[in-house]
Amino acid sequence: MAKKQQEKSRQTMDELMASAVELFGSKGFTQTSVAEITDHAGYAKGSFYRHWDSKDELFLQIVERKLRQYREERDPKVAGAGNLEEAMNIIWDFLETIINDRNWSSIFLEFTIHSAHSEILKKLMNKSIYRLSNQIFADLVRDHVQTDFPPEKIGALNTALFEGFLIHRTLGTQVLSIEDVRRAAIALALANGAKNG
Amino acid sequence: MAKKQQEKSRQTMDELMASAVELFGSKGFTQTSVAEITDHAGYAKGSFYRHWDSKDELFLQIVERKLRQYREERDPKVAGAGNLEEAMNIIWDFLETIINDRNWSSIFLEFTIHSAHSEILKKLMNKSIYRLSNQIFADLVRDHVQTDFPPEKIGALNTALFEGFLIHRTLGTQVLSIEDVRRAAIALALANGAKNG
DNA sequence: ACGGAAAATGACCTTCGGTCATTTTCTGAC
DNA sequence: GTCAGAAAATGACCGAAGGTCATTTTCCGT
Repeated sequence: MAKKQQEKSRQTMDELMASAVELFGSKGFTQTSVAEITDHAGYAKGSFYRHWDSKDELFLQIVERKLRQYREERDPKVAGAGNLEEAMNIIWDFLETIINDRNWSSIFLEFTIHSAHSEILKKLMNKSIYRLSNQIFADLVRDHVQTDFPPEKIGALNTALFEGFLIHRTLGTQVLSIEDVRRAAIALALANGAKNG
Repeated sequence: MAKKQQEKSRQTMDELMASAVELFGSKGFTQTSVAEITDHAGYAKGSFYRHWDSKDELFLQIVERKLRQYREERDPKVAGAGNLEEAMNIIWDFLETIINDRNWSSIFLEFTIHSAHSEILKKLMNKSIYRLSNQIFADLVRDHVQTDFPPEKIGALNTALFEGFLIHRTLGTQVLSIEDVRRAAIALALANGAKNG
């Protein structure tokens, strides 16, 4: 069998990925070089490019994996929500866990803006596996929307407010707390999506 | 007099700045190299660094100038607002003009995230001359807030929603129109800052 | 034990922001 | 007009970055 070689390759990828997760998590995407990732894992720089075509590609893979983990925890909880307000609160519990996961929220943000430089990356980043996407949120709140306001827009406004808050947070602006934003986001969702809103 | 040399230096700066404004406006901050800026203006690369210490510094100067221009148009109009809703509408007229000014809003956004990598830049970017700042908006709406909700937070939530929208726009997400966001931002401000909100 | 394939290596390429010794241009005194 | 010193402009150079690739090392089936 050639299984053992595949195994080896797979393990190398895992090691490089773990190294990258650690370095990205502490220094961010741009500030972490490919050479650092490989050095830290005990490989030569060239080895990186046997497994990924670019630093971007590795990052996308990490994002995909992280978001999948997040969602596996989140979705069952949201499914139990009885109304829009409950659904929104559960979504924001989830957003808070992301914010508390080292500084990954800032790194997501950094990469999101970085991806604006490439049409290919932009398209990829609009896919829900790579984003805290409005589409995802739309699906989560859809059942609880009582007006004809599009659930997609409720999701998108929520994401916008959240990501705008990330910018404030990244810059170290102290004016808003996450509770402020949560309250605002929920108020906004209810105003648009609840009866008597 | 040594006036003529100062004049020359000033003109060189103007030419380099005009070149930079054009290139940043069409390609963004990161994608525009210093060499391109100088080449396009007919100078050598080294000349750039006689006038600015870094590409960042030039960009800050451009931002400062642009924001000053915007504000000169905006502030007199907002001063005439009779209530919170009118003030918010005038603010959003202004935000729309920024959005319609080539792709500068995206470039502001890009540089904002870029500045997260430097403590010095972060501090600078929290100054209102470099930001579509919450402080500024707070001052603009302060007189019209009828509740004890802090005007700073009204301003910050507005900025967050706006900048979150910029991210959507930069990625090419089509879900939200600027009218959607304007309506949401005004609804949010009124909910927090108007009586019976 | 051997040969082919897969994995790993690191020197090398280009690009970029930034530096600096050198050259060119300007100005004011004589 | 000339000349010296100052200011402006130059471009070769540096180090770090992402990415490439010919070469070497390791692995595996025969």
